[in-house]
Amino acid sequence: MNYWLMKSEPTTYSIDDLKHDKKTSWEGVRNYQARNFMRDQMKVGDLVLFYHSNAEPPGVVGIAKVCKLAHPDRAAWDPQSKYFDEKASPKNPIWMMVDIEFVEKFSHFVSLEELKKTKGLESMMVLQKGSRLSVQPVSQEHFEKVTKLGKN
DNA sequence: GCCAACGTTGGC
DNA sequence: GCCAACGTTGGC
Repeated sequence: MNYWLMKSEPTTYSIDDLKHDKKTSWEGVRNYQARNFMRDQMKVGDLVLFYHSNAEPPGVVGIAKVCKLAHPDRAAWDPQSKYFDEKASPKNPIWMMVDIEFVEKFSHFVSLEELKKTKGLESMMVLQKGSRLSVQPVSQEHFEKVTKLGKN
């Protein structure tokens, strides 16, 4: 079983949206590295730290779970979609997404600042300078540490 | 709103 | 295949 961190801007899609929807397709990833993680490594049951980026303040707000393996992101060939990519088509989807379901919203919001201050999390990818990847792997140890903070 | 860091594009 | 120009991300 693998652990992940996925970023979303709360003005676009927040943990409360996921809680309301119960589950969602993670559409709109347009970065090859992030796509490859979803396509090649995510398994049903993998747990995800749900991260609010471009937020005030940014941080981890809860947990989601992968509930469907990667499948084509149809928004890529929908000209009406803001995620439209003219190179994508049903025959050549290019972009993939997994589905995730709501697990929990933390009782304690774990801000980026708190992550930075917590001993043992220094090597988390999200804390590295210039790290912009919106889908990233997290070690089990880091996942458990962050989850513990969130349940405080 | 600024801007550093990073990814992508396209001319050569 | 290099790399400058451009676009995007995301913290501040």
